[in-house]
Amino acid sequence: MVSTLPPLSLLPPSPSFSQILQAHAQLVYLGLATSRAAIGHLLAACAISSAPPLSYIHSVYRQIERPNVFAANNLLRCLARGQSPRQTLVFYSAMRISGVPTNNYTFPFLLQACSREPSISEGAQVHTQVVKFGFCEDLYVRNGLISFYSTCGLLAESRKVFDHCPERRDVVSWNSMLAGYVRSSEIEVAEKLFDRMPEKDVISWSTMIMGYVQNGVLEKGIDLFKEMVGRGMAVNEATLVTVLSASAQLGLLEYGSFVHSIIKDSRFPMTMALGTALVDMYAKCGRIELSRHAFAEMPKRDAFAWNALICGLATHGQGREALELFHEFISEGLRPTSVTFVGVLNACSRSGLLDEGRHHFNAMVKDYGIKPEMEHYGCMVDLLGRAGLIPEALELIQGMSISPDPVLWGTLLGACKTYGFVDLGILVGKRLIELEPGHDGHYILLASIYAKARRWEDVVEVRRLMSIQGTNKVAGWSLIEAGGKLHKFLASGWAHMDSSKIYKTIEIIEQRLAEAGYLPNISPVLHDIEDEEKMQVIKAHSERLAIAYGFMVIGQGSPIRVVKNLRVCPDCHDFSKKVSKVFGREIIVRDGSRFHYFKDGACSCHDYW
DNA sequence: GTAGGGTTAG
Repeated sequence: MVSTLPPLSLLPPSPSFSQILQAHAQLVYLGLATSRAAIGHLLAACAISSAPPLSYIHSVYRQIERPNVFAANNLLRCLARGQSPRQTLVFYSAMRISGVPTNNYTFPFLLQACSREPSISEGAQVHTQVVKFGFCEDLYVRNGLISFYSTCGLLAESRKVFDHCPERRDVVSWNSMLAGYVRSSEIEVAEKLFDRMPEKDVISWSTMIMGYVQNGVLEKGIDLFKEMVGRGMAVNEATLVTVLSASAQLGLLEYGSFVHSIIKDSRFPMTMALGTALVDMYAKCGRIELSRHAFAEMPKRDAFAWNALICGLATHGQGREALELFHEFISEGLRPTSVTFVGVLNACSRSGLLDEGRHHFNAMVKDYGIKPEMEHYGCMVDLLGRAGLIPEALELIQGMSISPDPVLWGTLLGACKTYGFVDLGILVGKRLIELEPGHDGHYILLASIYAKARRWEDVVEVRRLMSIQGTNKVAGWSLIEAGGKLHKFLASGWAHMDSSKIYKTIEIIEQRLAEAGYLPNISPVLHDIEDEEKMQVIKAHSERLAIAYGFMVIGQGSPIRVVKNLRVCPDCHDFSKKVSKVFGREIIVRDGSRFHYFKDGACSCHDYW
């Protein structure tokens, strides 16, 4: 039996393709298959659904004999949201030629297409059309323009439209302007605009939070989220995803878990973006088993989700598991992306799986047609370098289709140092210093190569050069989460309110280590500093401050979790191993590139990092 | 029937 109700009104807010087909069948049955209004509504349903293929949408439209602007606008809307937004403008020209008029609804879709493409010249042409047809005063059209210029980074243009007539603004105008500043990393301007907003909705808040997080001001992002929740505002998926990403980047396990509990308590639907953000958060916070669990709980998984877990396993040194997962991913019939291979190759290099790494690198190019990017070369150079195959690594670099970046040379240099390729190491080190003369790390690496060759005069010379040239030394920091708070330490810092206690604790720890027969190691790199002074410098590395603080505030049964921005230095690595042995305490350090699990005097990285 | 925010990477 066929319903006597108008069929399209039965469609849910976001209809599936099969629901649309059913509605279409009903239209045919009712003899409405060529009705401009009915087909227009069917196209509107297609526009808010994600599934219908464009070929279907075009075929529906073609059934209308003399299309009106309503039907045409809805086709534009479908095209603007589709895979190839450029088609929107192609259709717009055709529609103008065939005599279909435009109205105020037409332009927002055209501008959306130009933002998504993105195409500055075409968007500017649309702007002239807007002027020509006299829609400059329409709020939706104006917002479309603001958003278009904002996404293309043309903030001055965007601002012109925004400022033009202030009484014709609503929260969307403000949000689009805000998003423009955020996207262009003008975070202070964005902050000011946010404070001035007459009305803020969920999107205003999440845009600002996202702005902080994407520009690396992570703590502010978390704080603003706290304020948002504290004000009793409803959060949405985008806010949760963003704040999980901030927790992940900072390694805030407690906070990330708290956000997870909000999701569970509010019975938020587990979407792919949220699930992926959870997988990533647990992996980056050192809980790979919870990451796996979050992955398993996802009702559906796309390549992003798989990539997050593969990459997570790789940073945890679980290379075999990552490869197993990759094979599962392939057998599910999904297409790997270039990021998938970053994870796979990284897994191989972290676990020393030489043949597998070579195999997957070749397969990536041959079987999947993915061009190697800097990251892939980085993994390969690391993999070959670790195996001591320095000549092969060098050959790979020399055969690259893109010009190698400093990080790549740095990886090679690290391998030269480990395997005593002194001459090549010196060449590469000098090259690196030429490329980035302001980067202190390069001088330190070159000095360490000279030190290895016992060329002390050269060590002194490089350090002298560094003191003249080196400027942009990245300040090392370590952080630890305790009592719902974030504690950040800088090397030799005294900013923390418990600093004197922390330095005392370090001394007590050192003393216990000495009693157990451990003498502190000092790297030869610091050769030109007096022994006593060296000891002071190393003692105050941010990582030790964090570990000492961990001893003070983290319960005996729990591991001490530290997140740091730079790589672990050999002295601190050694220190952490000894502490884990003498105090029977697990220490988990996430450094700039991987995890170190210190337990019983050993580290999960097997001392190669 | 219109516009704005989100996840993966050495």
